[in-house]
Amino acid sequence: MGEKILLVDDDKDICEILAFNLSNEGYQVDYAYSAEDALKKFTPDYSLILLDGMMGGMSGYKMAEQLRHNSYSVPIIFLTAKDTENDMLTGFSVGGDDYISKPFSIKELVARIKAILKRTAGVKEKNNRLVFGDVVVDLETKEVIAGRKVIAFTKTEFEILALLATNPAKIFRREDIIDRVWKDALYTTERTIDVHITRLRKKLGAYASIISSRSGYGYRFNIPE
Amino acid sequence: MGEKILLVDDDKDICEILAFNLSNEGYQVDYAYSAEDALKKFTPDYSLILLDGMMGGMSGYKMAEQLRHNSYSVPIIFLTAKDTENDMLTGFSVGGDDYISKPFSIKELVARIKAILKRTAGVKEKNNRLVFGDVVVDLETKEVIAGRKVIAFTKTEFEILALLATNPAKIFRREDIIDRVWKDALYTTERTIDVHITRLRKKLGAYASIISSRSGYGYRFNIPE
DNA sequence: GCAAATCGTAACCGAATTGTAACAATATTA
DNA sequence: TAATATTGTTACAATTCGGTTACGATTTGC
Repeated sequence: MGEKILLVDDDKDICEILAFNLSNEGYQVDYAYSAEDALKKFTPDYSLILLDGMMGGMSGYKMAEQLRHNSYSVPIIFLTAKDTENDMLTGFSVGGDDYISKPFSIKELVARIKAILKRTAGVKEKNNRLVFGDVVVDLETKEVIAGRKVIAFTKTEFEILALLATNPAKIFRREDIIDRVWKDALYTTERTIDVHITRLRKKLGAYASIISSRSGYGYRFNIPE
Repeated sequence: MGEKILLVDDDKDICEILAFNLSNEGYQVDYAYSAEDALKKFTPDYSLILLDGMMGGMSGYKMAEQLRHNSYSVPIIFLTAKDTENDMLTGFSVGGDDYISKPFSIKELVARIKAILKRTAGVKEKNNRLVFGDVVVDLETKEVIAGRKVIAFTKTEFEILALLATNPAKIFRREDIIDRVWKDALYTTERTIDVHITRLRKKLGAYASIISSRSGYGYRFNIPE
């Protein structure tokens, strides 16, 4: 259930070696041998892209530019044979997050991957998606995806979950939740929240524990792991 | 006024050169010549720390460890003269975000700083957190972390502890504690406080001594060390 | 307009939390 | 050191709190 990584390099040997090693680290790795192919394969649930800067056809830099242009903020680490300062600066200027020149050690690569994933876990993306491991709260489409499956929440349910998720770990008093979800209204019992939480948890199934209660205080959204 | 960067290096020349260049890039740069000094200067509103790994006195790695241990998540870029894989892995393993070996180009450094700040923008450190060495009292999540572990306090327990911790070393009479924790209430025996203190200490385990009593006066929160 | 989905509330139960009393241990004072 | 005051601990009963179910009201979609 590790995070998904998309590996893009026209050198098939490198793809296989990296795929093997990263799988051993617990990542779920898919790969593409060209930028064109990678763009087709890419979906927003990838946590990271390992990208060769120089490839036949569309370059990795071009591909990164395109992704950013489409407002995808998926982290990108450039892997490249060239080691000139200009190449590196190109990598960062098209929105790359890191730049490693070949040959590099697997250990270094893994360390850098971890460092970046640590930062991007649970961070709000440009396209209004809150990502917490297997649980994705999309504020735009008002959808929640938990373990690949879309969960059909009703409006109030979603509003409550979204409120909690935008401030993970913070404890919301029932009072606060009522104020912010029922903006207008005034006479809603605090018990009402409990009921909605129950319904949320039921629909969340195996992920129910992502919402926990603190006796005397209220409810909170737990950052997984 | 750009983001605040804390620069830590025992080489004064490097400090000045970097400070000059980063200021030109629009950052607000403060610097320290030792880890000890840096820990004193650090406040949660710094957006980034540039940290020399090897320094006289406490090492940069040790300092990073300490910050993370106190649950500060400020991004850290290690700058270091050594270029061995082990050093780099140490840097990442203590919670570093990037690792650059000297000599490096200012342009590369700036590119890496920007890449990291892009990721961490808007995830500013929460400031309603009281840190006392190994003991962290988080007023937002109502959690206490003592030596890496989260302690599950009940509401009244937490309220008492938080009250004491917001005025460390100050002695609170039982009467005061009752007034401020039981805002409304009226008939609570002073013995009740004792019982709650006992429960607090039991849960604090090895850190129980952080709360001490002054016979005849009341209780206080001790600043460790 | 009708049927289905959604919502809010009341009522219940079990579990967690809480306050108190009784007593033991420790500190303070003379 | 003895007498006294203060603090620590335990057990238990009262209370509060959270989860759940059921049900009527309201909204939504067709």
